[in-house]
Amino acid sequence: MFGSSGGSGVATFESRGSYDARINRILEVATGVIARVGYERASMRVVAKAAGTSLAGLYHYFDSKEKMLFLIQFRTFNSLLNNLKEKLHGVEDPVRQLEVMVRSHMGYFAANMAALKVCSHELDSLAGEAYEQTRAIRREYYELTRGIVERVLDAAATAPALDRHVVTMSLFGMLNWLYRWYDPKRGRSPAVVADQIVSLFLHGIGAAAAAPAA
Amino acid sequence: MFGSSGGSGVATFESRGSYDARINRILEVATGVIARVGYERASMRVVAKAAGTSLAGLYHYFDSKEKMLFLIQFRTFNSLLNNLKEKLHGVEDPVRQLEVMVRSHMGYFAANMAALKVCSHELDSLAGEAYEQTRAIRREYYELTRGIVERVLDAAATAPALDRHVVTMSLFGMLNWLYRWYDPKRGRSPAVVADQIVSLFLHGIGAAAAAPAA
DNA sequence: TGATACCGAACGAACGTTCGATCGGACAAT
DNA sequence: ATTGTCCGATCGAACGTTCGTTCGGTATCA
Repeated sequence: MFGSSGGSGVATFESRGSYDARINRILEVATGVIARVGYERASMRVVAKAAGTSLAGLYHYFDSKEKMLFLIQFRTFNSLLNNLKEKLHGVEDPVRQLEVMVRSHMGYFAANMAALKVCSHELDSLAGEAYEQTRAIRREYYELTRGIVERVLDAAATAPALDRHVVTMSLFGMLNWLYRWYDPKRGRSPAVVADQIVSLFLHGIGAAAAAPAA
Repeated sequence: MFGSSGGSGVATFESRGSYDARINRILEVATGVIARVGYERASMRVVAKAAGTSLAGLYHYFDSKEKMLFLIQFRTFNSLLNNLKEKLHGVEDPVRQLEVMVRSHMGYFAANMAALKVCSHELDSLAGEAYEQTRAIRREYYELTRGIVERVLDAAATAPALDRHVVTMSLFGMLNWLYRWYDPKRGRSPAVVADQIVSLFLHGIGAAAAAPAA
């Protein structure tokens, strides 16, 4: 689906051969532009200029602007998911799994802020087949996380019956909103923020239980 | 800043006179269109058609498309903020204030989903003066909420030192992400979801404390 | 008589996309 | 070693569409 380098033989996913190196570079630049001004405002002319290509030259690598966005999102979600699966390997305790999930997500976010912003903010900019395909990966990421949340929830003597979907989505809300306010260069390090989110999610703000008012 | 109805005398903020009634209706329709397809894709022609006006007729009410978006956001943030201030009146206990804040936000969200979606998703579509003005109201809403969070935090014997900004933004993350997944017609009622978010924020998922792995 | 509400038609700009041509290296035939 | 041929990579220029906005005009009503 991805490869087909120039030259003779096999081409790995990574930038082997000049074709893959070039398309990776263009996607990287395009990701930055889209993250900065949004998908609709990111014209192909601006992307071309930023990537050091001509306008028509872009269409040698993508059928259309939408396919370009699709590639960005698909690759990013794929990396995110595989990254999580890998780090989850061998971790059994549900609470530990949750820690791994949040830290992994946060780490990927800090290292690829533009890409994750595009993935969080530009979800509905795809349609049809492209939309369905990214949706499928997102779903997988969601199910994986939800499983962890459920196991933590089951192991805990949680007083109020929390809706698992609400809880999982609240966790994603905290994580997916990061791109709106978090700046790794200002404020705390990604690792610290990740730990704080884990702590908040597990134990809350730590308030005394509230009884109904008189 | 808003009023200036036709006719002779005063005009309240609400739809007194046919001018205010008309502009309110148009803004309402425009909000729906923008929420559905996004600001950039929402052409003035489509908004005009949906509002039962001609394209040129829209410009009798707005200087530009951007001003239209500004009005939508400014009014919505204003209502949201005033609504919260009002409901907070007379409530002293920090934990109670937090409950009021989340329930108030959730209630407003459920009653005005399109408007809040536009406010959450289209934050960067404004520029210059219009952007600064909406930013100022958002800041006020943030400060109000952060004050509550800090008071709850101070009153609690919270084990890990939580960063107040991180915690407040995580709360906003949960709330502002709602438009991505929550459907009042499916799943639990707004009141129940609000209570679950409050519970999650105050006490977390309710897990046993995790010690460092061996 | 004049202001308000509204409209059809057009303008200029920007957009995504396409087309035809050129350049340069790989490779088989001479 | 030279030639001829092909193909991937790249480009300038253009096409058709859609966009936000403007302009001149027409009803309506105080």
